[in-house]
Amino acid sequence: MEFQSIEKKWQKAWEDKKIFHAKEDSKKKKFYNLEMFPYPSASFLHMGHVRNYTIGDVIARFKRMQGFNVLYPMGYDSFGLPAENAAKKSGIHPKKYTEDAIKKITEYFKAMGNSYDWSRTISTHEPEYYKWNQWFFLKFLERGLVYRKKAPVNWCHECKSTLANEEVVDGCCWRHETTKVEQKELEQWFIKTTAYADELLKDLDKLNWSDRLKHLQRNWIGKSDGLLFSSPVKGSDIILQTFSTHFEAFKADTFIAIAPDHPLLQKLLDGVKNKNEILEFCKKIIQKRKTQKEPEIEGIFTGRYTIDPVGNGELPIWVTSFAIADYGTGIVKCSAHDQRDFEFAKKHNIRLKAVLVPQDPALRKKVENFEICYTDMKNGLLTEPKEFTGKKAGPARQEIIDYCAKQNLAKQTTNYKLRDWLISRQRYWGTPIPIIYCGKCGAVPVPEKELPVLLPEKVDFKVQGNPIASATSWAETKCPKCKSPAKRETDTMGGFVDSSWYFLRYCSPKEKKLPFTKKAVDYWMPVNQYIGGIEHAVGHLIYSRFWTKVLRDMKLLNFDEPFAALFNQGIVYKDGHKMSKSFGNVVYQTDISEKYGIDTARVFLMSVGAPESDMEWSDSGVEGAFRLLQKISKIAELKFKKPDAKDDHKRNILIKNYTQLLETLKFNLAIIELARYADYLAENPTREGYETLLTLLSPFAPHTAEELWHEIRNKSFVSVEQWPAVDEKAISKEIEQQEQILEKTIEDMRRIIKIVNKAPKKIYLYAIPKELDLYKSLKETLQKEFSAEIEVWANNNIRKYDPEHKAEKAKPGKPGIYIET
RNA sequence: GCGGGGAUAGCGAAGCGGUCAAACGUGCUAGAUUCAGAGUCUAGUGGCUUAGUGCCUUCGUAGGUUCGAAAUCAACGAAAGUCCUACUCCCCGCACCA
Repeated sequence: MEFQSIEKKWQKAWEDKKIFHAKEDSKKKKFYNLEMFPYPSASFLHMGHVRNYTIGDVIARFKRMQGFNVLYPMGYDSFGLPAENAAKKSGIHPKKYTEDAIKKITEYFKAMGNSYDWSRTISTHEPEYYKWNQWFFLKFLERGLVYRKKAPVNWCHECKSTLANEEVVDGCCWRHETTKVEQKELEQWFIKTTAYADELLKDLDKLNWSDRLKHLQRNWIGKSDGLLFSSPVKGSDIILQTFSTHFEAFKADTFIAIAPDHPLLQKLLDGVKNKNEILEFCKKIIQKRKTQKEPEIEGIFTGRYTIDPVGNGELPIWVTSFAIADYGTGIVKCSAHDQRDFEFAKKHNIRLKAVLVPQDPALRKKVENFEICYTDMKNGLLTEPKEFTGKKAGPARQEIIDYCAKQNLAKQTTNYKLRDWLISRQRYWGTPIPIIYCGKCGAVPVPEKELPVLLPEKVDFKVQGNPIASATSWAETKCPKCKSPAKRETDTMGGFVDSSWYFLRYCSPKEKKLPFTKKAVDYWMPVNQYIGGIEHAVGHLIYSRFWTKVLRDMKLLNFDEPFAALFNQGIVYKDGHKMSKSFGNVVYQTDISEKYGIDTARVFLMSVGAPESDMEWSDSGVEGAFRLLQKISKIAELKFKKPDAKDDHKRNILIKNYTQLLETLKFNLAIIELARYADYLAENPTREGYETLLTLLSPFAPHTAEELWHEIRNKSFVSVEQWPAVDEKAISKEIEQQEQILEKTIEDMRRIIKIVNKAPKKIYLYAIPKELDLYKSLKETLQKEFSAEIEVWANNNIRKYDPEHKAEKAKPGKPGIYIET
């Protein structure tokens, strides 16, 4: 088979003629279609990738043919650890390693035949790109959105670098799934994502994203309203802040729980005689958290008390395993009206107090005797404070907030789980952070006109720690302010900075003076269709949204959200596992393209199920897709006839249904429609029909369609052919009905023949008079179908031949049938 | 615990109020073409039944609720993978979250 030459031929022709190059054109409606750009790995693409990028390409091609001005670029997220690790291992410089990988992967991408505009390609490791990361960093710094802070941060000892919260999965590094992330106290750069927490949450409503994904983000942002209580510690100047969302029964609080890894703990324990024992205990709990999925609830008394601000007296402070340093303030006021607190108190004989009771007196007794824990903050009745005695807790919530505020007992606050974004990485292969440390002036930003701060190329990868630090001549510089000797920041930015705005760069990839041209961005953005895996739900997709909002406030953009619609493709499985090297179940692009051609892979991947659902790879399924393309190819060899009404009907109904299915991304169903029509065309070949078929096929099987398009002597590119319009007038109800009747009749005849179990010599049909002409018109088709002579009679014709009185069975839409053998 | 998605014939997968014994693909069976195979084509693929348009049983399990038809009104009746409720199982997020 010659698919390989066909594929190459058309890929080259498309590129030579630049038919997929996008140009701003204010007269045309734009459509920005984008797949999440990949890290350029030198390994082959497997079917999971092919599926993902095919979905994008089908959309791009379809929209383009529909007359949209389509921007469909591809580029590389080319900073990252693999290149650096390769350098350590084999001595290849990350730059060379990356650029070689880009060359290779670009070849694989091109071999898929996707209609990317390659003239807009970007790679984030190029100074022309990362210069703007630095520029944004400085701008954000000016706006107070970047700051440096000493804080406990996530540390992966495999990466030998810090990680953002979003890069920690199940307590492990996202790149090293079995490596537990440790906490280290380090001075690091942060971006203030929390400044936009509320807006990030609110604007989710605007987006055409899946509920699941929105939910993930909502969860991650984790907004909750509550009260912040400040409790002074007895005999100390420490004030403990506690945060409660279920504060209705605040008069019941009888003890305080603090997280074992809470920063205040050390100070709190000063002067406590069993301090070391307590700290030992804390270590143990922290250790357990790392190793156990659901560690048991444990705690130890600190020997200290708070003086409760709301008049609950002195509350003992306990270190407990269930308090989390990261959530709220890391300290909780505990009471009898929380299941966990209740159980903990009982276990450790801590005093309890009930101020929330059910209506039922018997039940109330049990609650007051602490036999059961009552937590109904909606319907429970309050007994304290006295202003609220007898009131239902739920409706009183707001009043309690007001009450506490008025009495200065607590402050209403909103808490977010979202943390500021830690961007410092102690790695070489990333964007240098444009900061200079001066003994006198402190951390001084590199002046804008000195950007980019180029990544030094001559570094020693064999050293311990960050290789960049070995570039001493680079690191040693002068303070931009006072000109005294100073040192450059040797940390680089995490890769998510690169991917937070790359979609803007595609709009004007060659722009030199700014990260992007405003005019181009105004025209192309926002991305109409973004395609990628759900695993980026809380990382990249939050950062990009944040970045967009900041740029909007900098007046660089005039929209709030970068990705109007987001599509999460399903996963490709084989033998019950996600396709991946570690399972050894990978089917590569080349495995299929060499045997069947890439179009077969594309058609199969699009036909097996809805694009958003997971799918199982099947070798026999591929054969089916291959057969379909073969079948379609063979039609080109047939002699075309002039189309009749039925041909027009069939063709137009196909266009109508098919277009509808593509609009709704039901690619699997669209391919079925196409296959059905191909069967029809094989029997009733018309040029119009075939051209339509090829046009509609071209998004899925672009090379095959292009080749056949030229085989029937067309000169243009079907890839940019106009999408056919539906001629509603050609769609006929009668033809549709006739079709159905024909099918039904054939089915009946077959059944009888099967029962008779002999080849028919002659078949007689007895139609009701009204339908006589209809059946006469079907005669020829039926004769062909059964290769037997057929006679059609009116059922009331007295001269008819009807030895078995089958005419009596005739009904509207159902002829009587007599089969002679 | 919270949330999202599922469960349909051997497998994959449509259908999401009546036209459903359930599209399409794959697998399997039979027939045709062929020395044979591959390929291609045709038919069959829940059960029973009749020279057909019939009946029965099925869409995770168990219950429940109805409306409409090519115009209107009234009455009666019948119909659920499809709607509702509960449950079971599977996948995926988040989670001692105060």
